[in-house]
Amino acid sequence: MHEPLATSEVEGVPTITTVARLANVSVASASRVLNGIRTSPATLERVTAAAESVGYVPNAAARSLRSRRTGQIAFAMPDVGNPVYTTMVGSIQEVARVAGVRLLLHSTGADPDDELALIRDLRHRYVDGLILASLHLTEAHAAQLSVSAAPVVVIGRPTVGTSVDTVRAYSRRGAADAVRHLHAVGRTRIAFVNGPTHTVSGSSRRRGYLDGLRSCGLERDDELIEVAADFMVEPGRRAAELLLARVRPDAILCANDLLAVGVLGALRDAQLDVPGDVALVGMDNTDLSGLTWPALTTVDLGSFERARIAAELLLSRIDEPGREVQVVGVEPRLVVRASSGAIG
Amino acid sequence: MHEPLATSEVEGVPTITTVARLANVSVASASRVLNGIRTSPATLERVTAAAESVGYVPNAAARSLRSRRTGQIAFAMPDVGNPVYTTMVGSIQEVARVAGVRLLLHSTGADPDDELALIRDLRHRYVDGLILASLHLTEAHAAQLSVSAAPVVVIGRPTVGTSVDTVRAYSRRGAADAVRHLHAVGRTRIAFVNGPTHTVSGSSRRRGYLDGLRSCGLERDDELIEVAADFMVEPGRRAAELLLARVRPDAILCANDLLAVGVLGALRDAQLDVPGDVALVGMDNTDLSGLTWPALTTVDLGSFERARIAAELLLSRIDEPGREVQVVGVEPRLVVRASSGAIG
DNA sequence: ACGTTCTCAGAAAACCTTTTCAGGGAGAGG
DNA sequence: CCTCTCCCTGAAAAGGTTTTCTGAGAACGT
Repeated sequence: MHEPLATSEVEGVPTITTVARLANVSVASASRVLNGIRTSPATLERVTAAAESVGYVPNAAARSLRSRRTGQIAFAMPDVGNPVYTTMVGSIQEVARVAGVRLLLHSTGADPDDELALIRDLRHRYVDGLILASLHLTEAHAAQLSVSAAPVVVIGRPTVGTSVDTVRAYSRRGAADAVRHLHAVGRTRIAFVNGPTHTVSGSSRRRGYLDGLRSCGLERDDELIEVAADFMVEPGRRAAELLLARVRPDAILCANDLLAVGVLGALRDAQLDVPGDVALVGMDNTDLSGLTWPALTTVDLGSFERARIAAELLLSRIDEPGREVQVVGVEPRLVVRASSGAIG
Repeated sequence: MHEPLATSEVEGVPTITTVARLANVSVASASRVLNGIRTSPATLERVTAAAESVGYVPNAAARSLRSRRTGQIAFAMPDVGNPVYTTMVGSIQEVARVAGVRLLLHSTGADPDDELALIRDLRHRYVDGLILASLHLTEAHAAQLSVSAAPVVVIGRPTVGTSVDTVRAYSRRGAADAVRHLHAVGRTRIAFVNGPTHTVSGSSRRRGYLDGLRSCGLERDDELIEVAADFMVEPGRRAAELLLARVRPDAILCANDLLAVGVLGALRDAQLDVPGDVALVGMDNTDLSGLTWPALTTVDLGSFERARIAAELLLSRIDEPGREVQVVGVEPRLVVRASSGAIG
């Protein structure tokens, strides 16, 4: 009653076996043709035609099981909402795209345990490599990284001791440059709104700020420093309110564009003109900085560039696991817009 | 000279076989324990211990090859840089995270061919499903979707005919609401800065604008409509310049927050006060809208919510491929801030 | 005590490719 | 004519897991 169907009819998703049978060759030959390995014109023709006719598509899982390559990389960042990381995602995406590699996203919430778990999870081999943008690399990270199952490229401060490809910004230098710029346009009471100081960015930008003061011959005044609860807009606004309740600076450097946007709001509320009364400088040169009014002078720390380099480093290491470890830095660049009072 | 090492020494990455041997059970039993399938306490104990001791981690490729599940979903969007999609990424990420599913990202550049290729690529089975945020679904999409190899959930206008889970916004209604709001606060010459009209958003927001005029008893005046080259800041600025060279509206509705930011810049350049001279309303309630000055009144089209629902729909369909197709809509919500002159 | 049901474990197949290995045939060189 | 090379092909193994199927033993009911 229920005759078994001929195989050609029952065929569901075509596999390489289907193609091989149809082309009257072995699966080995089929595989070779499909992977562009030299074969005789005759079989090439036959296999191509067969594959075309059944609409064959290789199965990703089987392929990576055998070839030990997934064709995927991952990017782990603290916060999807932060425009800096969004920029990086775009940049990495672009590199991945031209390399024919897919991109996975992880958002760690800047939780070190989460980051560690991520590195450990590489042992599942679900990606060929990982780009890790971390705010704070611990000893545990270093330990875990040194035994990681797949290549990792870190975006952040290079860790001493461990040998892992790293791409860094010179945010300390960038912050110092910003202070010098403010001094050059005539400001002398230069305040600093920082983010949490236990982060890499927080501590190095703080040092840069102090460097800058020193190199301008300005006295350090801790009253002029305020630390926000986070590198975000609202904390920036609150920090500025506290700062203004205490002192009257003629310039404010912010550790980050988001903080700067918050500070800008607070200044407006306090009826202070930017840049007339207070000059303002942010950091990161995110998309936001061109959109505020007045447009924000900011230090471009090369997020886009850094991410691009990180992606390229990762791909190159995947190709050549043995190549020597690289640490590359991207130079900061001051982008002068209206908010620092140097224009118009 | 070169004795073969005992297997326990040569062992590289431990596989399930390693664990099974160590626990003195079959790989089948090991697999069962590892997947939480009921077994005797004795073997459970032994396998768990063995796995622990060698630090066993299952191989993702092998697992998905056999189980036909990748534990991955993908999100395809027109543009990583657009804050609307960034919001969606965050939202989907969150759902994926709690479901223990990994998230892949595709950026299509709003290119229909790219989107089609993406749907076709599902046949590689590298993900269990796809969320597609598309600006413009064509016939070809419908055709491709109906034969797609994995579940797809569309964020956008529901397509007639095809049966695919869809989550939509009521942007037409949202735009109309915005017009009524502007009329309610006393504006009568209400202009409209739109994005490209061949997109779903463009055409429906335009209709909503016209609906709004009609329901307020305002006459339609095509001089008051300007179409920007893209849903972005600069095109918005240019559109506003053209508009202002021609007419003098007392309110402007923008099809999008990015456009609104651009328009805001143009208004400032033209020395027009917002909201005093011109009231301004955007759409999407992106993070930007709270940051401008004055803060932007905008229509929240529920991007976060829509993406969340899309992700949940996708996961539920993956679990239960047979369940009936759902089309769900999210209600728009007017978020009144300073720019429309209804506050203060 | 015997048959029935139930629980659990192991062997083996299946998932779909890539890659190694060996062999066959053809061409070249002696 | 023989041997050596070279090119191409096919068979089969390997990659690591899940799942089905079968069987053994225990528990249970009559």
